[in-house]
Amino acid sequence: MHKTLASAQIHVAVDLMIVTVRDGKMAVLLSRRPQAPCAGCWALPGHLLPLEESAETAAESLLREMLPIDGAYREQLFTFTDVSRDPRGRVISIAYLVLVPWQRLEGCLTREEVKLACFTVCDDAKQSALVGPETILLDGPQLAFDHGQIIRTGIRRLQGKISYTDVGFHFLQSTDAFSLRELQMIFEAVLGEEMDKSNFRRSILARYETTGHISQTEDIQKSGRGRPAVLYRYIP
Amino acid sequence: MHKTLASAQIHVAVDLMIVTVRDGKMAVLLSRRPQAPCAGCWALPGHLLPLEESAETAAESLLREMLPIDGAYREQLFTFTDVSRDPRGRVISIAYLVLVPWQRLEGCLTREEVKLACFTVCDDAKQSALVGPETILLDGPQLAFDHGQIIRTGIRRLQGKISYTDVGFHFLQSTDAFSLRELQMIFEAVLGEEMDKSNFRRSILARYETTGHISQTEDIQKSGRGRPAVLYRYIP
DNA sequence: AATAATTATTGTTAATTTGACAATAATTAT
DNA sequence: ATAATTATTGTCAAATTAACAATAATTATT
Repeated sequence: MHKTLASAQIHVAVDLMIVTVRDGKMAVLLSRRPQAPCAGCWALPGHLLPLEESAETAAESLLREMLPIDGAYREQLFTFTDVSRDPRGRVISIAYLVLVPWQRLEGCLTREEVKLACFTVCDDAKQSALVGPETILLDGPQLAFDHGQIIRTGIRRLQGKISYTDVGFHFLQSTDAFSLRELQMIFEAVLGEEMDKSNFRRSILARYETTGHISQTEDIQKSGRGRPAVLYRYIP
Repeated sequence: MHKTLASAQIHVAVDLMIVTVRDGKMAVLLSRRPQAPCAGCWALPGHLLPLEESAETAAESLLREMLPIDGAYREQLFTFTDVSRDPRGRVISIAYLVLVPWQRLEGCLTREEVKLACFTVCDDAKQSALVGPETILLDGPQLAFDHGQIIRTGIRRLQGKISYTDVGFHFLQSTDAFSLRELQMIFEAVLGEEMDKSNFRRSILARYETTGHISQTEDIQKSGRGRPAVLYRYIP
């Protein structure tokens, strides 16, 4: 057992699963652990819950400390409490799901390159895996603690919620100017399946435009081949 | 600050929201707190998480210790971590949702009458309230700690899941012999709205009978006026 | 015994939603 | 100019939903 933790009490950690959509795939932010336990393994960012902070604010400040990002969508994911999930002693983890547009995350990663790496989540025949510079199985030994289980839980949560909530919108680079194609690529990345363009447009507009949560802007998309797309604005 | 808790650490509690459906209404199991803090208030059953148990098994053994009920459906609800949720010090609560058929709960309550009371959840113009011998508002001072918030979270969880999962079946007196009307009354109690008999039957059978999760039994309902109902069996 | 009342079950029909595709429009690349 | 590309609109049958109506099997009442 590790020396830095008192052994006769339960320690509470807050871990973040920071998710983005890059290149048509979900991606999770991980950092390589420099020391034992699990030295060299990839881990979700986290730290012990301060005595005078709620998990909610602790997650918020941990996020701010890691990335200069404000107002990212965040929700409590699950609390992991297996007795032997941490070899140092009894540590439970309150995991939070954080959604960040790739374009905002991208800039941050180059600055702390050494500690951060970003991997793509694939849905490889029900066996989710992380690939990047290396390939890492979610239930393999290269992920620290039970972080593979946390990630799987987060993926399921996102997949379950994207069709009937607005979580997908939080991956948009700008909620003030996005194309329906951009939103569709987010849905496809999260669900891991292609969707019909026409039907997707219809269901999104039926759900959000008629209720006033989405409206067309004057602008159209500049770059790219083909007919330029109308840009929309999302109003929560 | 209370003396029984060390002040320089975070304590972890496991609380149970034991829900049933009685008389067409949801009901939550509460016990009156005998001592401070919140003496005399109604509270969800709970205790501190033992060092050597996961929250999952702690919830299970706490349940068994309170009620002689085996195999009740249970899921982690949410972890409540507000800094000042407990006046004794820093206590976070991992709340679990437990679903029990009223007929099984009924017998247990008489035996520990002093400590347990069962209240009905009403949906009174968006202001949920508990009524029974007394009337208690969910956000009033008669509920201990943040237990009103926990209950509200549990109600929302149930309402959100009942239409697309099988949680409703766990309120059935017997999953081996139930009528569709009995199941419908559970749905109506959880959702707080009446449903069309014919359409309810159709949607349930379409979802569960065609997939083999529900099948007709040879039996029919004995008691009651009117045409006796066919009894079904639920196979998870 | 006959009739009413009650509850379960089945049936009907229009409206809406969904799924799969085709057609058209506006742009860039050749 | 023409092809290729992408966005947008349109179509149409199938499936689902919502709101009711009708029938069936039982108990309660006269």
